[in-house]
Amino acid sequence: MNHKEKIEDVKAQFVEKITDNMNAFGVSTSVGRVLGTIYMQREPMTLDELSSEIGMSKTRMSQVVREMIDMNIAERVFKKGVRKDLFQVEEDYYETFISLFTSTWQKAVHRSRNFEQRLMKKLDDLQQESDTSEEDEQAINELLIEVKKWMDYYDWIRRVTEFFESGEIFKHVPKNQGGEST
Amino acid sequence: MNHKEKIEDVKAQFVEKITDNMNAFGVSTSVGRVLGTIYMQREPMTLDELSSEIGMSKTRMSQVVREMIDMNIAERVFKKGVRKDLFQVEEDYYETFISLFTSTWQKAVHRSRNFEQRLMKKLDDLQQESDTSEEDEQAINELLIEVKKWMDYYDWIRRVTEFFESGEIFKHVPKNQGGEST
DNA sequence: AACTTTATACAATAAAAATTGTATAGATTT
DNA sequence: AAATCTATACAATTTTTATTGTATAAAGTT
Repeated sequence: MNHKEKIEDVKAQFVEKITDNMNAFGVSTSVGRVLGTIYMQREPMTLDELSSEIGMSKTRMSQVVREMIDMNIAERVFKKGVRKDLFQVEEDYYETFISLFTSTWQKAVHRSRNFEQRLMKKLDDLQQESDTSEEDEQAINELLIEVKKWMDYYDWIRRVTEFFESGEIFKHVPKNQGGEST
Repeated sequence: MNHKEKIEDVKAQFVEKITDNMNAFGVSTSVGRVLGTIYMQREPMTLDELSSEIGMSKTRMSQVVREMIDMNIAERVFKKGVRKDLFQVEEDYYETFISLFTSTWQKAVHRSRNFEQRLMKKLDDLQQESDTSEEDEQAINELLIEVKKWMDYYDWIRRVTEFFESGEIFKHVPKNQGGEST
């Protein structure tokens, strides 16, 4: 291997590491690879470029970037004179982490709202009914308490996402604690 | 539906909600369902009980609980006179969240260590070689900076997991902010 | 020591997710 | 408005993951 090849090899390994990082979020490998590829390129890329660079169909690239936009870790950018769509990714590791974390959980929080209301209503109705046995009564109460606990938990999650999104986290867990190492 | 059935129905929906919550962590649906089932039972359960309750093979239950133990969200418990293994889950939603969060990321941190060292060495070697062009030289430097940034980022992740694991997070995002709601 | 009971290894199957190729609609250019 | 280029919808395929059934080893019981 000559120098150029070795350098390319290191870059490729970096992309794979970024992919692994994304996997920890439960995101598919291809999403990670696209993010890593654009990140390493340091320039927005088109679907065709991604397709040839990664060796995957353009169709798939289209699907992947849309997933990414949905997760808040990529965006379409405009460049004068370029007709193809250009896609850029966040350059800051921390921001990417936070975007993924918050978008995942905020979606879950949203889904939880419907659930909570629906269940709460069911339990209230159930409690109104007259001919409930002592035993059932108690089961209902336990479930009501459980729903309440669940709601508190999800509200906590919501506040945790805000804690990250607002940058508050960095006041307590600062970015570079160790300073420059060798 | 009579009362008992309605109550069972609410419980089942709760289990499904817990499953959805687990999905947000990128864990499989079955893991979520097992956790939800044991949680709702409020008692440790055996593989056979899980199997019949969830309607899945005992083999699969065995696989799932081992995954869960690996992720730190379940444990084997001993009960005098009971030969079958009993599995219990954490009863505190917050603790479960933290266990999943930290175990996922601490594994990633661990994998990253090898990567960092390997890449750092490669780049150092490459830099030693004599006949590098100006251009290559610069590419290598950029990559060295990148590895450094990566290491800082992963150290941050490690510290974030500690921030959660130690309970420090609750000082800044307390458990029940709203107090009792209706 | 023979007999049960239990958990899991392993291979086979089923189900789900990722990926591709073709077709098409919506732009842009000529 | 015809021709060209682009992204994506959709169906088909491949690959991966989840799930099961059978076989077996390890532990417990008689």
